[in-house]
Parts: sequence; structure tokens; C-alpha cells
Amino acid sequence: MRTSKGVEWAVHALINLAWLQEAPVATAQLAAGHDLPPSYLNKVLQQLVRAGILESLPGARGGFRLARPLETVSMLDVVVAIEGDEPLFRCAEIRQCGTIGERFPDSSFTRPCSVKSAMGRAEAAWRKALAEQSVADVQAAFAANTPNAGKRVRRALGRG
Amino acid sequence: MRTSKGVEWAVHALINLAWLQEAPVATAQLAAGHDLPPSYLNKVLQQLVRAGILESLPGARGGFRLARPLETVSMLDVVVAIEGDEPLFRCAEIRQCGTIGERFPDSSFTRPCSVKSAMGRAEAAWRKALAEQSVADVQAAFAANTPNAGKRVRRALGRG
DNA sequence: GAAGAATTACTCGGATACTGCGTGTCCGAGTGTAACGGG
DNA sequence: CCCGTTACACTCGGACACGCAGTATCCGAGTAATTCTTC
Repeated sequence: MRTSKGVEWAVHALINLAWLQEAPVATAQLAAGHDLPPSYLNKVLQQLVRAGILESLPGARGGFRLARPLETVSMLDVVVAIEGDEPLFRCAEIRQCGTIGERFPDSSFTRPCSVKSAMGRAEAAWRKALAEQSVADVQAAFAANTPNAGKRVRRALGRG
Repeated sequence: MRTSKGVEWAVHALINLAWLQEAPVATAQLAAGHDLPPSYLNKVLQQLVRAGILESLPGARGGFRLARPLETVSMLDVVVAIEGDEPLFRCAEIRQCGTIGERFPDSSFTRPCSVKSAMGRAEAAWRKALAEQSVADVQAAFAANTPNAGKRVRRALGRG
């Protein structure tokens, strides 16, 4: 079990787009910025568009642009946009199957499975921690580590 | 991204083994208990043995047995035993690559990646929640939902 | 010189292959049990 | 009747296929900018 690479790509792309307020950036430029396969990055960005985080502009001089400020985009929003909102732990209800499960009356299974509940509590903690961090926070931490981050990014993308 | 089925199987198997204190149980019996593929369940149980949670007894009348009481086994122990201790989010350090990454001096990357840190905080919360719940707790919750759970399991496995 | 139409170049978007891991299955090595024969 | 030996049945353990989701790629539809022609 591991998160797909798309999450890391998406967050970095969002931060880079935030440095370049307004101006749309093409997939090829963003991909070259971090040595990523352009076509696959494009698919990731499309998922962010469907989630309402980005907006796309077609045609020449087109590209992707932030649909709303990063302060309003949580890390959970990004993860859900890329990975989908399926739960990490999907209970198959095996407690109800087999020679053991059949020994219990159906009324035993009206309460949720205790294994599912335990895993669900941990997953809720994970989601909560993700929801409490905005991508803007991550951008700020990045900027704190590296001087002139915004300026460097703008120059690297030829918009400085 | 989703946890493998083996986690659910492992927890149920551990709880069932806990009802039958001492007596070793063969894979085939545990598998029949919840309608699981025996050979694959066997592989899962082997992983629990390597983690020191179960112990295996070869030969006729052999099988698997708890190596230590479930109070000392956390849900995190089970997840790590099945899924491995790899982090959920593996940072590829793409921040250092490409036209953008190359614009930053190496000294910028002595601090950990902010994206990695953000994802790591959420993962830590997940692990903490898992570590705070023992499998015995889950067993207790299961027993609270279903009357005579232990007796039913022992009868289903022919040890009643 | 200005306006409009055709052309061009560039972009996104989805349809199409490939790879790796989770899933599932099979067979062999090893061991405790039981049966059997001898004392 | 008791003990040693032999054969057996059962178990785990690891080696071998399969399928699906994540990964990666390519090509077509559509649009804005540009160019050319005409007035």
C-alpha cells in the first residue's frame, strides 16, 4: 500500500502555479520543471480540474491555472482528487461468511464490524491531519526552507 | 491506494485463535471459518509468524497458535506485518529535478521536502491511532456486539 | 492602413499499451502420529 | 503385555501463475494567435 506518485506531482505543480499568479502554464513546461513524463502529468492535472482545484485554458498560449487560492485547498482535497474518495480499508465482511460466520444470527451483524471500526478510526485521524494542512501551508514551508523560491520558479519557467 | 485484504483476514484469524487458547489450529480450519482461500491465508499467517505474533507447529495436529497475548499486539503491528513498514508516501524528491530543481543550490535541500513532511504528519497520526488500539480491544468490541462469541467460535471449529 | 477570413501552431482531452504488486494456486520438505511386528 | 521400528497422514513453507490498478504513451478535437488577402 502506498500513495501514487501523482500526489507528489500534483502538490508541486500547484505550488509552482501559485508562484505564477494568473498566467496559465502548459503541461510541457510544468513537466520539464521537475523532469516528469508530460502526458502522464497532464492526466494528473486533469483530475485536479475535475476536482475544481485547477482550470484549463485550451488553444495556443493555453495551459493550467489555479481555480482558487491555495489557502482554500487542503492536502486532503489533493489526495482525494488523485486517489479517489474510496476508503483505505475496505471491509469485505468476512465475519459473516464461512462456518464461523454462519453460526451467528443475522442480528449480530447490525452493528458495524469491529475491525472495520478500528481501521476507520485510524483512517479518520489520517484524513483529519490532511484536512488541517492547506497546500498554501506547504508552500509557505517550502519558501521558508529556500530563499527566493518564487523568483527562481518564475525564472525557470521563463516568466520572470 | 487501499490496504490489502490480508489485514482483515489476519485480525479475524488472530481473534479466532484467541478464543481457542493454547490449542494450535490448522490453516484449513481457519480458512473454512470465513470462506477464505486456504493457501493464501497460509501465506498471511506466515507473515504473522515472521513478525513474532504467531507461532507455527509443524506435523500432524500442528497449526498456528498465538505467540503472545493479544493485549500486547497492536493493530499497527498487524498492518506492518502484512503490508511491510514502508511509508505510505514515498517522496521521489522531484523537487531537486528538472529545470526548476536545478535552479536551487544543493544547500536548499538539506531540510526535508515540505510535501514529504506534510504527508508524513498525516501518516504519523494514522500510525499513532493504529498503535493505540490492541487487537484485544477489537476482540472485546466484537464480543460486546455478539453474545457468546467465544463459545460459538469454539463450536464452529470443533473445539467446544 | 484596417478589417476579415483562412491558415497555422499549439493546447488539452481521452483512448490505447505496458509494468509491477497484490492475489491466488500448487507442490515439496518435514514432523508427529498411528499402526505393526517382535521380544 | 510392552517396546522399537516402519509407514503414513497431516502440517507448514516456499516456489509458481493470474489479474487488476497504477504507470506511461500516443493521437485526435478544439481554440487562440497569426498571416494573408481584400477593400
